[in-house]
Amino acid sequence: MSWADSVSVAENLAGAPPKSAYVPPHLRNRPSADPPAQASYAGTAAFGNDHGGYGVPNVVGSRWSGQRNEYQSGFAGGGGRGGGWNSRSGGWDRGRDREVNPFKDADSEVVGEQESSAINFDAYEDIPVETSGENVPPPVNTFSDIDLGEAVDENIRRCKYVKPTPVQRHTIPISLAGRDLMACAQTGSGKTAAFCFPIISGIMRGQFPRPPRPRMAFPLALILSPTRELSCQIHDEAKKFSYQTGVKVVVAYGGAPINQQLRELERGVHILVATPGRLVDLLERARVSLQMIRYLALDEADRMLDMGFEPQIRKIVQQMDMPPPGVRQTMLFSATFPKEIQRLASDFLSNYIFLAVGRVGSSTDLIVQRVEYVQETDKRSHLMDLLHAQKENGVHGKQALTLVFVETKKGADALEHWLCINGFPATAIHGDRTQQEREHALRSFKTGKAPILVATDVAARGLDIPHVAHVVNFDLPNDIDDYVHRIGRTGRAGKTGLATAFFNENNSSLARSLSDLMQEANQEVPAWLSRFAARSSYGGKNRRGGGRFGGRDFRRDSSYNRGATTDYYGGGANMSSGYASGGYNASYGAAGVTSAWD
DNA sequence: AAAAAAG
Repeated sequence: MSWADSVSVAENLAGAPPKSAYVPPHLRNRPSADPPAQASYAGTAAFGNDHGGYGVPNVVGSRWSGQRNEYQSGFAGGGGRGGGWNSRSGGWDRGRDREVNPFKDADSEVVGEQESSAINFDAYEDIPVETSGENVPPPVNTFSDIDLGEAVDENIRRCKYVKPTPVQRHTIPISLAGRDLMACAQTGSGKTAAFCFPIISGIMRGQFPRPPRPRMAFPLALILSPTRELSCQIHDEAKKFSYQTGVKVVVAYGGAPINQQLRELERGVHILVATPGRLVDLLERARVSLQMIRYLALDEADRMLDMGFEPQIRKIVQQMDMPPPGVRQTMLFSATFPKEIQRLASDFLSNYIFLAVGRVGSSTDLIVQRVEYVQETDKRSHLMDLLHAQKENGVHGKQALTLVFVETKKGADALEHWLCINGFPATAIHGDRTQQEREHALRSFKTGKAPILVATDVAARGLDIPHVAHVVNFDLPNDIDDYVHRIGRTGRAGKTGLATAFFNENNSSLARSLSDLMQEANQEVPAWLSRFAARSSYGGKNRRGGGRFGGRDFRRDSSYNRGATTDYYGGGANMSSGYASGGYNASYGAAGVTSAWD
């Protein structure tokens, strides 16, 4: 029995309240006399007075704020639905009302040791971090430096998180201070926890008015992500972080029956994790209202704001009933953040802090990148060679998990089929497959049943698949940022990984940015690639500045911040880890607490 | 031009 299991058994024996006495969720597992803070809902007044433009804000505030009932207990007890411990079928119908313990890892048959979630912290030690913005709260060094509350602390222990990762060290204090944030940080570096912990803790501590309408869900926090699988993954993690806190997390995404999601929503939700399409659907059906949103997080924010998604995101964030920036707290995350996207994103933010955490692998070479010149017609046999070699080098002749990216959905189907008939157990994932097929593919890959996964860009971002040893860019993407996201599927949690790219004339537009990127990451750049790069060097569009980071604060650009050209760090930038901190100049008066790395 | 996201 694992440690987590024994904990859960002990809790089930000792920790659960007696079934006869109802205990509101936010009071469970707390010392009995713990009067909720008198904080009340200061934001409510501001809603109506300062931002009269949206919705029916004061209805919420004035009608409910005087009542003893707060939001959370209203959910579980008074709502009349989904009720407390005894509301259903005589009270011993567990499963429903008893919270499933998310720590008895359902995926424990995954290839490899129990260590799968452990993070190699040594790999993070010398990662550079850069912040800019006014009055940046200083980072913390340990979880005990931050007061997230006992229940969340307990979940941190259950997750076996020993110390915060760089992105957590910086993000958590910023978020607890109520500040908006734009953060460049690779997923797999603990980003989800970085925004979930403060949200959960904030919801537990705050007092919120009761939801005004029974059949409509009024989440307090919204987390948006660009793919269904990523939303699921965030949901699973958030469930762990909120275990036994009374904070309810619900996920909503397309391709799955909506009815079950509707039922979940009706039973109450504090944190809603969703993909944009399904959320818009729910909003149009008036089954979800955003008027009580206090926290908004966009994961893979640069994708969420690119051409395909932007209208939907604007609709959700700006054209429904969500409180405006300054009233809600907004946090944007991505491994890459192009300037144009930053400009768009700043519409959603208020006096935000920009945070850039250096790429994992930039200094420690966690991901070995190789580029090989392969003609279109030779790609398949070349891939075959790689897979054969890999199998022979592997332990017990087992195929290491290999993720193969292709450009098109058709191409994914074709390559999967070809690999299978040639004796390689492969599966494929892309947006034309049913959600069932997608989830099945991901599962057989994770468990090693099909150790080769052929994927389109649906799998490029955010997915945390432990033990991916090799990412093959069978077809290179056109955008270097997509390349960065793809290779980020390996070398995760501080482990090493290999990324191989097949390059030919069709990719010449990427030559320059690819060779620059590899150079920055101390990778060996083949001479022929440098020649390609030199030939097509006029392309400014695909070039990126910033070196070790996925982006830098566009507010520090002279074109944005005129007059600041002589003061490069005029935005109040702080460099840590000993990089170039000489330029630091607090032009915002109190701007900036130097964020010392160690 | 392709991919994702609603049904």
